Amino acid sequence: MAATIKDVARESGVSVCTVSRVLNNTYRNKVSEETRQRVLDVSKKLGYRPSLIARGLKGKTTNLVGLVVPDIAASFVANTLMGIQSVAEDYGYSILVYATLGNPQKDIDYLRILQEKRVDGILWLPLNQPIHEVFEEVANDLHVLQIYNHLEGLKAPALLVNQFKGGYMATDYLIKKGHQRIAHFSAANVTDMHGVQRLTGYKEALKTHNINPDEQIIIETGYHWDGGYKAAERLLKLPAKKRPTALFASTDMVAWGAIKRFKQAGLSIPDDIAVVGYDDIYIADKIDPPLTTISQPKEKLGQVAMDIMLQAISGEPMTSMLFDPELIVRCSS
Amino acid sequence: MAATIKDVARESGVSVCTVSRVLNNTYRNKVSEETRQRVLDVSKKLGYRPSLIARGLKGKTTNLVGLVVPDIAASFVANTLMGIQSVAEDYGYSILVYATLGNPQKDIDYLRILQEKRVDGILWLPLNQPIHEVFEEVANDLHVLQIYNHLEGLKAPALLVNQFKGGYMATDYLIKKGHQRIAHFSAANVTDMHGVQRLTGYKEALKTHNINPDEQIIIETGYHWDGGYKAAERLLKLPAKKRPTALFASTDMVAWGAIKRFKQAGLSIPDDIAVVGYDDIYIADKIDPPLTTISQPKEKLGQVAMDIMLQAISGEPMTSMLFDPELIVRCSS
DNA sequence: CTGTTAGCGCATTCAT
DNA sequence: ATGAATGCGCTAACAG
Repeated sequence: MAATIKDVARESGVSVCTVSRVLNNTYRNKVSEETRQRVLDVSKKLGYRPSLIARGLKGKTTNLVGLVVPDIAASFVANTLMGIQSVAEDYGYSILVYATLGNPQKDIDYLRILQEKRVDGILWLPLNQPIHEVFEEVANDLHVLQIYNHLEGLKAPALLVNQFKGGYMATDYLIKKGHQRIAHFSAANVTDMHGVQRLTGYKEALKTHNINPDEQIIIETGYHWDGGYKAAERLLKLPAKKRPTALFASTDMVAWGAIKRFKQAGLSIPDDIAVVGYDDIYIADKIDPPLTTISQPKEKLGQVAMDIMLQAISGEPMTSMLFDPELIVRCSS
Repeated sequence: MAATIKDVARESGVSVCTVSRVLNNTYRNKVSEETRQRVLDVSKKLGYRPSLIARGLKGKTTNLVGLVVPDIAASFVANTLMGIQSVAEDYGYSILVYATLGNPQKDIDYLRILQEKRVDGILWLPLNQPIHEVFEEVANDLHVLQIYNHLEGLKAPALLVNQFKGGYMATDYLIKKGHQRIAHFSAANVTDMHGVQRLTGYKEALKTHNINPDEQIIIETGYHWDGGYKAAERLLKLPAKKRPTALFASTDMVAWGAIKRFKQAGLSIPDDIAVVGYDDIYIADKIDPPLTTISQPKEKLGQVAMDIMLQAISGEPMTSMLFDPELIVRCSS
């Protein structure tokens, strides 16, 4: 189908080798200008494109990096991917994307496939699931960098955002604003450790300021809007003196759901109850009131991840890294 | 680094060929059970993984499909990618993802690279930009399927969603609700034809019902929240009798911005002014009031796109297709 | 300045 | 039932 280097060689009456030299500019000026031009012309005429896969077979690297994540449509993942892409591009690298939908079997499958594809490295957003053996095998073969999460007991580098600190910052900020009763809507399920880390940060901040956490206003809500809405309802049923004056939600969506419910109950935000979210989703500033939240360096993390991967590929060791989240103060607090 | 088929062969004292047979189950039962087991064991012990790139070089297909889009973080793109991924996976295909950020030069670069990677096909979301020559060359070499948009004059199949119809449906719905003065916030820029098609649908619906479009309430706003907010302000300055009773916005975000401004002016939605958006972004039902909007089959389109691509790869011709959008009625209208 | 040769990892005739 | 030989497209020593 596609023209090969042989076709070009035959058509221009030179050897395959000369064609390769011309096209790759190896041994510059070691090919006569005349031959050079002829090869170039024929190559263009035939629409010749070198096969990167043949090159990959020959050489040591495929210029491919795999990305394995639970869900591409999760906005922070998409943003991270954009970051990865932007630096990958500069170095002639391409990204192979896989979504596991939280199914650990797929993590295994994809890691395997990527290995077979001979990618130069894998960026992996693991959930807290038992696939250590496979991982070890794969990581033994190529560079694997964990992002956002890391599996306990895996001696593999990870690029993380300090979720504990995020939880701490949000809570500490509210306390310093004068709040003493601060509720927390958590998403502390077992497969994603972020929620429990944020929760831990929350408790630590309370402790630092000598406030006893009250389990009555720490509610498991999951990640979604509805969870926040319903949990807010529970808060509203509390006797007045038990009611919190502030809320730290584990997710912007949860915060939003809660805000909605609070407003329906006639409460005003932030006067009656202050709210801080987490994630800085792209519509956080459009919520009414604009949401104070914790922001993670999404694109940045993607860029750095790819940078580190590139370095690893060129032989340097990979380093783990811990990013700090950032408090974005808006009007909801 | 990684073990090759040779290593396995040597280690298990058989020929490369036999290993290949065992691992691929070719000529079933033509290999003695004993040899078979030995090969399998050694293979596992060495952690052998066949190189798909060698296989790709040998064979005719690489099991790779490229995806070129302006922006992965755009939510409808991410959803489409999920659809693509889900079927690709079932057929052992992998997706190479590229974002052009609207830069036509990158469309060219990526198309080229993908060609060199010898992908089996490309799913391409083109903007309305002049890269026809390159496209023709690439498409001559492998399957290219346009999605969401199609370039004028390109004899290449496309999977589209009927934007005209979406605009028509939204407007027609509002008219049937009794509205006579319906504003439109458009995003009719030249690189993305969706906006103009929606606008055209809007005008056509008006015409069908014998309503003259009033350019005064057709405002170019772009895609973003701010555009809607500001345009709403212009509407509010209109003398009362000139003011529209309904708005069809080219984007949910624009609709949301407008709603915000209307509410600030003390108007109630939908009583004072009904609003219909476009896209059905995932938070459309969380807006206050929940937004009536036009929904596109995002994941579905991705799935079908990949299906068609797979068919094309297996030799059948590709067919264009036009999906219908759907009106989702919520409370804002 | 240019061509010959070999080899990357694998699947596939064709022999044995 | 198994092995030797070949070729996929390309690059890189090595010759000439």
